Amino acid sequence: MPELAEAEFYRKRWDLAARGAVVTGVLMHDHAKVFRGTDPAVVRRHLTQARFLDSQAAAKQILFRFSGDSWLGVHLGMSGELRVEAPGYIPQKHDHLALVMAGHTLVFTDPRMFGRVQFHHDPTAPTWWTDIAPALNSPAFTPEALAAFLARRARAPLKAVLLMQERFPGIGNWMADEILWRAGLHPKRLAGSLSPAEVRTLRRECRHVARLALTTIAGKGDTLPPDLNAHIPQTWLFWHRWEKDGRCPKTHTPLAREDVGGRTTCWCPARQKLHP
DNA sequence: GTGCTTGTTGGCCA
DNA sequence: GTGGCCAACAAGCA
Repeated sequence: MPELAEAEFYRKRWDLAARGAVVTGVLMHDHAKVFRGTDPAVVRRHLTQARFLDSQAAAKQILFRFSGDSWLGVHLGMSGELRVEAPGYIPQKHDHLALVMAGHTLVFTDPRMFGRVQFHHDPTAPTWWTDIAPALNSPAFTPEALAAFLARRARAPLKAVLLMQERFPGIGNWMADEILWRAGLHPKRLAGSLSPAEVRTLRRECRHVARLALTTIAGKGDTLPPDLNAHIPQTWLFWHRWEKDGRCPKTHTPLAREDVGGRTTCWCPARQKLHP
């Protein structure tokens, strides 16, 4: 599942297993909704006999580059996963795309089909990739840019604002809650109500959580944890946010859970005050 | 059966 | 035109 760090985890899983390998067969569920806007026949034609050159992850998206100017984009949606199976693997009901290679079969699976596969055949990168907002840890995520964005969304709750991909690429429901929890900001605070010091805190925690999530979930260098959440410490809100009677790892007081910005939101009332 | 779920989009309304 | 809210999409799980 699919926020910033999970996209990187799955990118590495395919990349470490098969970068440099040649695709000998492409198996697709041609009519699956994940191919909306993409012609499966074109994907099949260009990827067959193409070599997997390299890959990148940005926001919640993954880009795989193949020889012959082919670009394969994957958005994992709500329930998408990338797996590595044996060469003779037979795709199952929810395995919408499988790239067969000599040593492995790379599988994209997604039961709910909120995910998406995109394809581009051209020497230059596709706009659906280049248009992704600059990363939270890039120089472009300046205090001024953040303040301006909060001002423009002044009437929206912080939680809803953090989910806006145009400024917070890769932040999803649990990362947004993790950021606000660390920053000590109530998810229902209106974006326009923050003091300059609170804006600085929010920016710091956005960058901190993004960086920490990447190394914790997707590993450093060429290492990859055995499971998605294998290395997430108990000190994160992550493990407690869905628990019945969950408690804050910092204060050990009961957590609150409520719909904010249309999503189930978890916070610690003891340290995230609506009226500070 | 009910009521959730790590996401995005288009339509409606102010 | 802009911003905010919400239903819809689909399948599985408790």
